[in-house]
This record gives sequence, C-alpha cells and structure tokens, in this order.
Amino acid sequence: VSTSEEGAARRRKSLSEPEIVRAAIEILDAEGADALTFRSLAARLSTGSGAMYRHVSNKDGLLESAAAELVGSAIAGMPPAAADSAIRAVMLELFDLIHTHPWLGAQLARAPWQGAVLLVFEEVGERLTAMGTPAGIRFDVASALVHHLLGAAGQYAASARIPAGVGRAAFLKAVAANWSSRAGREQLPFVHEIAGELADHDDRRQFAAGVELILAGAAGRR
Amino acid sequence: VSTSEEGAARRRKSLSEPEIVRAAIEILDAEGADALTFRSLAARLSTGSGAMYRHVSNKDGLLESAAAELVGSAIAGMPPAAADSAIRAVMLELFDLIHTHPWLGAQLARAPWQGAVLLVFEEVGERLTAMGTPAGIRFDVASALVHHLLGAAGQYAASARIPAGVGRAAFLKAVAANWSSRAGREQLPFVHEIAGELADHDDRRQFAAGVELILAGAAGRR
DNA sequence: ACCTGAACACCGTTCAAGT
DNA sequence: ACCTGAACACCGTTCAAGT
Repeated sequence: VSTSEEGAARRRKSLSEPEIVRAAIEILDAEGADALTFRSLAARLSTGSGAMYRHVSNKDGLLESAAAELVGSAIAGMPPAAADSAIRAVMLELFDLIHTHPWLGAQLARAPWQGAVLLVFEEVGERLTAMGTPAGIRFDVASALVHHLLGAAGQYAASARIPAGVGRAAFLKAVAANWSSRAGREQLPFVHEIAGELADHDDRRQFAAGVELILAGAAGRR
Repeated sequence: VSTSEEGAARRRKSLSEPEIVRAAIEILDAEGADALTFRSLAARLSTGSGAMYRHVSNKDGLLESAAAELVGSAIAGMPPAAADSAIRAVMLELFDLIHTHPWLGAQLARAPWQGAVLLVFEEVGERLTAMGTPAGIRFDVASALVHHLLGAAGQYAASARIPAGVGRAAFLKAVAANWSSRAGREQLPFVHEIAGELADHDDRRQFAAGVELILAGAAGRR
C-alpha cells in the first residue's frame, strides 16, 4: 500500500521541548490531568516513554511549562497597561483562560511560584503601578489579587470534578451534612444558605466582585 | 524476656477511623505529604496495608479527614462571633494553623469544597453576619476572604518546598529569569522588585493586609 | 467481623542497548 | 546525539485467605 507505515512507531523528526509541551496541553485539555502520563505522551508522539527526559526535566517541569505557555500567550494578547480598567480586564481574561482549561486552575494553585504565576504577578503589578497604586501597598494589593485568582481557580477546578448529574448545591449540602456533626455542630447555616444560592450562581460575576472589593479597599488607602 | 513481643506486627485492639486519622496527621506533620502512604501508615499502626480501607474510603478521604480534624478543632477553640475584630482573629488563627502544618495548605487548596473548607466558610460567614455585612454581598465577601486564605496557604506550602539554603529572593529571581525570555520579555521588573522586598518580608503581615483590603472594600459598600 | 499481605494495575524515572 | 523500551522502585487499591 502507498500509505506505507501509517501509525508506525518511528520518529520522523527529532523531538523538541515546544512539541512535547504542545502535545501535553492537548492531552490535558482533551482528557484531563490524570490522563497525562509519560506513556500516553510517548504514544501520542510516537516515541519511547523515556525520550522526553532529554527535553523536559520531569513531570512537574512539564506541567509548569504547559501552564506558562498558556498564561504567557493569554497575557501577550492583552493591550498594554493604561486605563484604570486594565487590571479588571487582565483578571477576567485569566479567569476565562482557567475556565477553558480546568486543569490549569489546579496547576496554578499547586505551585504558586512557578513561571506562570510570576507572569501573572508581573502583569498585575505593572497595571497597579500604571493606575497609581502607591508603592507602599502595591505588593500587598497584587498578592491579594493573585490569591483571589488562585483561590477561585482551585475552586473552579474542584467544581469541574463534581460528578455530572449531581448539582453543586446538592453536593455542597451533602458534604456539609457529612462534616457538621464532626465539628460538634448541628448544622452549618451559612453553608446551607450558600448552597441555596448556588443554583443560579455566576462564578465569573462573583470573581469580579472579589476583584472590586480588593480594588476598592486599595483605593481607600491611596 | 518480660517485654515479650515488643514491636511485633500484631494488633492489640481493633482499628478505628479517628486512630487512623491521628496517625496520618502525625506522619504528615513529621515527614510531609509525600511520606504518607498506606504502607507507611500500616507500619505505624502495626497492621496490613489494606486494613485501613475498612475505615476510610480512600487516600483522598483520609487527607480530607485529616484536614477537617485540624480545622475543626482550631475553630472550636475560637470565641463565638461577636465583636468586629472577630473575623480578623479567625483568619489569622487559620493562617497560623497552616503555618504549623504546611501540608494543610496544599490540601486545602487542592479540594476547596472538602469539609475543612466548608467549616472555614461557615465560620467566616457567621462572623460577617454578626458584624453587619449586608446579605447581598455576604457570599461575595466570604468567598474573597476564603480565596485569599487558600491562595496564601498554597503560597506558603510552596515556600516550604524551596530547598533550604536557597533564599526565597534568589529562588524567585532564578525562576523569573528562566521564564521572562519565554514570555517574549527582557525582564519582569515588578517580580524583580518583589524579589528584592522578599528578604525582610512578613507573610503574616501581608496576609493580614489582604484581609483588611477586602474588609475595607466591603465596608465601603455597606 | 476484621485483619493480613500478596497481587494487580498502574505510575515516574533511569539507563543499557540500539541507530 | 538521540531514541527505544525494558526494568526499577515505587504507588493506591483489591481481595482471597486466614483468625
């Protein structure tokens, strides 16, 4: 046949780090974090399971590279620091990026001093500077904003893991019932209230509200 | 000898869930998250590696129980919701708890809807109610505070993993240098500035500052 | 009823052997 | 120089066999 060795396990070209990272992102996006193994990656790249170690240090490094790749290009697409609203645009852009790549939320929260998170810090910090946040509180404000993003990211990643069919409200109530007794309490009234609101809840709006709280607090101290 | 079967691998009493959770916390505190395996746990409890499955559902469940145990008793020790400053006391108490048990930071960030985090939500929410935060923004404020805690927790857990001897400032600068080029940038000036401040940096103070920003933002909307 | 520990089905990572 | 894939040293989890 003319299609010769279709799918045969032989490299046509030498591997490269960007090629490996790209393949990793594809697996992560399509099948989730658990599906990324050096064996699945090797299969997709038609190579041996140990071949990638020439180009990436280890699995942690690979995940950090994948995260930085996505965050880096999302940030590159943003207009330069200028108007007062720029910080909000950056925060929402990153929130949306995590929404599109749920594994990214878990990854950012796991290692807050990886490259991807530093890129976020840089972007946030520069825009705070541009909008006149005093140097004395700039690091505090940036860190509150980044923590808010990482916290929301983790929460979103966790939501994505709730078995389909079970509503988030029902899930929360079940967990709450399970744990309230151990806390030596009859009930968790506030959590119950939250669970009720969760049905028609907009994560993105709540995230934006948190950003506004922090910015308002910062403005009060200007 | 009279000390008979010292250290012999035989159960003296039947296992229980609290006993298992307690042993898990001891391993986590003493040797870190990686050291907790069902085999190390079995060795410490002088039993078989599969025995714990009668009492805990799996490893995730065990970690969630361990986290909830610590958070639950920390919260039980707090005075009831009352004064305006109570919310600050709770947040700092939890920050300190994570400082004492670094693995807890990673665990809370990993699964934000586990029992331990719901207990935090409850405590924060009740105190916001007590201090008069309007119902309309209460959930938003609580979630911003919890995100701040989880974000800080993750960051602290990551700091603890930086190889001893390497300062945090040097570590951050190295990571930044490594990634700035890939972001298509010469440098990351804000991150560089941060790294400089990091030498005499007080995490606890910065965390408290973030809490104040959020509360100030909330007060402005009262 | 509960514990025991071998066995199973995976991992990440290494490294001799190939090309 | 780089790839290949068996091998190593682990995991979490299951389950027949014991008591």
